[in-house]
Amino acid sequence: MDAEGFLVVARHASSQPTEVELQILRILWNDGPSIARHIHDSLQAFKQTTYSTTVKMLSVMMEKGLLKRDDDAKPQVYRAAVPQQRTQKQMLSDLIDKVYDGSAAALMLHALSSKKATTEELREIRDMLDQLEEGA
Amino acid sequence: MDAEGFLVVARHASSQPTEVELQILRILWNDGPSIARHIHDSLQAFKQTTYSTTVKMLSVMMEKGLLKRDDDAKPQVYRAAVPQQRTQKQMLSDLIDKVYDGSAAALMLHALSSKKATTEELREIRDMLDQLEEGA
DNA sequence: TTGACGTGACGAATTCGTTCGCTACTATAA
DNA sequence: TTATAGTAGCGAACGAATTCGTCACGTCAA
Repeated sequence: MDAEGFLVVARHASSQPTEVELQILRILWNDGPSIARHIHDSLQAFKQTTYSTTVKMLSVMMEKGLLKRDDDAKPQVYRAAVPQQRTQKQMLSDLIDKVYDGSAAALMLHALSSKKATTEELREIRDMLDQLEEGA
Repeated sequence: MDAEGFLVVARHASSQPTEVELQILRILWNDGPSIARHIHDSLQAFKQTTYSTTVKMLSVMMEKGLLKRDDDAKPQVYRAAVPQQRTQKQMLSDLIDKVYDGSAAALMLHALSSKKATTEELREIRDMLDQLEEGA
């Protein structure tokens, strides 16, 4: 599993979505299936590129299998072909291997020490911990 | 801080270390300051490239400020110019923003549900949680 | 039908990361 | 000194991601 993980990264083939591809996926995950115009407009919050560029990226993502398209709809409708959770876990797993030498615990300690977790969220995490230790 | 963060990403300038750069940094973090030959040999575990390629990447990383070099030593000695923890946290923070919409808690839940954490590590995390909640 | 506009397909150009060939410098052995 | 091997510098080339200009195809209104 580790070996294969490295191969994927090394070959740079059909691997993780790139920066902008991820932005587009996030738009589709949040807003649901959308037409090119909507995707482009939403993207403007992060990148100032032309509509043409956005459409090109959509077609590239189609080739990569990251998106599906409904051609029957008048303005074609794009939707994510990959589920959000699976993509997130995949990218997280990559980071753990590449940056934290495979230690999820080391990553979590850093994540905990970041300013971003609220008290509310800390409780969620504690609940999750409890469930895990019960199971084990 | 957020605004600047986006700029860095958008400009693609002096941002995160790339795939191979990270491998090289890991070698230096683990083994300490090293000569080009050692770095190259260690790199062979992951990539089969020529010595020339390795040296080129070292020079690129020098330009980016990722490495320092001791020119007095006979075979020059390279060392990481960026601390491991800071780099890890930076890349983690990026992932949280890009993939988890800024929610460290969401990332934690995924990391927890991954098979990688041992009972031992779970205790560490719980301790960390305790300390955090005391502080707050 | 004709014109204007929204949509999207295609290919060229650019940038960045990566790779390597070739050259130069240094030190050591013969 | 001369040959040999290890080390580093430089520039070109290649591929992937990104960008945009341009063309083609619809639809809708006059």
